[in-house]
Amino acid sequence: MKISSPRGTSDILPCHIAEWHQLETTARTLFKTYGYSEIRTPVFEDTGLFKRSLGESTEVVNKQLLEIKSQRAEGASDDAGFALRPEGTAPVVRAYNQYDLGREEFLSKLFYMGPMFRGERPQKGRLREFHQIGAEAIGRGANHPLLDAEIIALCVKLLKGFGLNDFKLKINSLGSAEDKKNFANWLRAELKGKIDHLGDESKSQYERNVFRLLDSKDPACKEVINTLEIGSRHLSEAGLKYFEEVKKGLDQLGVVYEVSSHLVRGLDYYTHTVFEIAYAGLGAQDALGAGGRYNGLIEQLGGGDRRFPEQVGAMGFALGMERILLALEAQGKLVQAKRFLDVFVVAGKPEYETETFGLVHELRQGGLAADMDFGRGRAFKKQFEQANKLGARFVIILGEEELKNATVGVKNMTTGEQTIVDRKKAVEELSRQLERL
RNA sequence: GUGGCUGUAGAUCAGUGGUAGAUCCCUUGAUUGUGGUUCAAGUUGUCGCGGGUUCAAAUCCCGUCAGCCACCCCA
Repeated sequence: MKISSPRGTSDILPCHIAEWHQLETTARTLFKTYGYSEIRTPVFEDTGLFKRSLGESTEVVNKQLLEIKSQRAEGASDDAGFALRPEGTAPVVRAYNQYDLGREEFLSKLFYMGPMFRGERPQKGRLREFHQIGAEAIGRGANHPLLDAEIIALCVKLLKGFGLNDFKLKINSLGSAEDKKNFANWLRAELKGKIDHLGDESKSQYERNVFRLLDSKDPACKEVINTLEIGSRHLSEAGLKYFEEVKKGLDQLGVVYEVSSHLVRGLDYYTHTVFEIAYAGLGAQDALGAGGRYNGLIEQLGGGDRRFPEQVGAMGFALGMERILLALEAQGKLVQAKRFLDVFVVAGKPEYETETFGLVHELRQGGLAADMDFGRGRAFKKQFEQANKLGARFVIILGEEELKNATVGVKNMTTGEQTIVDRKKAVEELSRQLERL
């Protein structure tokens, strides 16, 4: 019985790895120019971390957390034991607090990339193990609307850096924690009695998380929502002013956005600015990335600093790598990476294998990507076929004539040109020829 | 978690009750030591898994698992 990879997981095979490297190196380079440093946190954390940060009632915590049950002692509380991380923000904040990073830095700019896990039913753009690139700016210095603008701009710039076009940025502000509470109450009051005919799902959303109704896909629900005049009525004066500053910052950076009062986020910790970037060609899972401000989370997780009365602020985002690759594919931007080899050494006869082996070693010592055919004693012709398949730019021929004269044949596989080179100068000569290409 | 569609060779798929197929890939060959193109030949299978109906099942029925798409959720 063949064993295959678990549901909702996938292998990244060698033929696709170049695409991943491209995303990773582009991201690393860009993060550097914005002053972000990489942080790596464990793939699993105490279950309680996610329950406390994301919100007990959220779907992610309720149904999608992949817990490591064997590690939980019998009779222990639900918060005991471990869970695979479903997102990156909570672990980063945990680390920020644990090492008291705010003590050294007024503003900590951190980025991460790696696997996340959610026990969802797999679908296009939705896996149980998926990969995110994310950034978080945390600290007393993070309480500034221009930082919101900068982070959103960085997120957009990353996507453009990957080669993506035609994505859409939506922004909104949820206001302070208090604004959020007031807004929820107002929404419940407004919608009371109006959604009863919509079915159980809407009713349960009404109870669980009223905000969800705002971006519902159900046409009947949309109709009800559209009768509401939301605008910015849910924001306090300070919240409104903050949002205005964010928008001004975005304008200054030339970032194109759309304000949508229906944009909400599924995780409890978001306050003030939230944003989402979507690409229409992806089907139902169209969000390439999303993020927002989460000022309350640091203190909620036991952080903050009594010596400094100002609140520690935080803002961040995450991008879904698989979704970015899907979008790039949809836009025809994924080019199959060709196999690559500097030189393939062909042995004239099986007996020359030892000699060939030695030459390959010398070539590699000289910094060249070199290879040969092992142990099969295959015909000349077959070895050339193999060289071709491996994408060899040159072939070195080690045959009877060459061995006798202490030379090697060097063939340029693009032009077909072939020269005789002194055996001792083979590495040197080949390096020179490769440099010329 | 709910619904719909689909599981046949390494890959993409045809085959609707009667001997398991195509194309690509792969292997070999087209006069002794030269690749890419072409031509010829060859190998590939618990027909996802388990049960049932039938003289006979890849094909019909039930269950199960997996994939895809949508809902939900979200990156």
